[in-house]
Amino acid sequence: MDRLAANRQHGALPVTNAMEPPAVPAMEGFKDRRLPRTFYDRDAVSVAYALLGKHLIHRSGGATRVGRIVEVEAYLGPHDLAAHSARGRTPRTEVMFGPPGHAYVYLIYGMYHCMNVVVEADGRAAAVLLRGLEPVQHIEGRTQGPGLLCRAMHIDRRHNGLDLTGDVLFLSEPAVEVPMTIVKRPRIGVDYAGHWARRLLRFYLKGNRFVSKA
DNA sequence: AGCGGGATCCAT
DNA sequence: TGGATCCCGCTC
Repeated sequence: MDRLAANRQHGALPVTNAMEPPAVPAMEGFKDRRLPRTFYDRDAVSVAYALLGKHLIHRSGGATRVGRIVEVEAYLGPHDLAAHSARGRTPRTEVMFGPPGHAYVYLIYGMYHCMNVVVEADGRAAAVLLRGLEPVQHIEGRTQGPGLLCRAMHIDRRHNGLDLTGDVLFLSEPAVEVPMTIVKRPRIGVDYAGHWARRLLRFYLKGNRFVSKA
């Protein structure tokens, strides 16, 4: 099954970049800070670190929701027994095996969505899970934890496979950088993964109140 | 066709 | 600690 077919199966009415209104109005002095494809074309740990402090932006229904990423987890690939890709290439995990810079969004426990950023070269299957967001603009509800994050950002399976270098859902360099202290911990909810569950692949900003409790 | 379980969250 | 609630992926 090709990627589009997989996306159709796993998300009714897939959101495409073409459906959305023109991106950013041409303005004098506007600086496009969107992260380029090359940002995602690296190992998962490097991208996970680099994502902390970046802005997640979703334009939909005339609203632009913005949150600052404060917590992530790296999933290294099929050899990482905590990663979905460790179960092989299936319709659900198809996007993970695809090119970097796309969204891998899935339904968990029948009621929450989780959003990943696909990283590393096409054919590899690594990703970074977004787990905590500090509200910046037009965010309602809690954003601590991957399920609440997606709910607050109005992200669901329709976004599975979406190109993150487009104009609908993307990541961006914040206008102002601030110093960050990063904490490393074991990932949450992956006790089934043996010794992989103990690897320090969860990263978050020290002291930030929008880091999930767990 | 059936079944076991899940990268969650919340109430008890 | 258990329930909600749906889909996935495997087995029969």
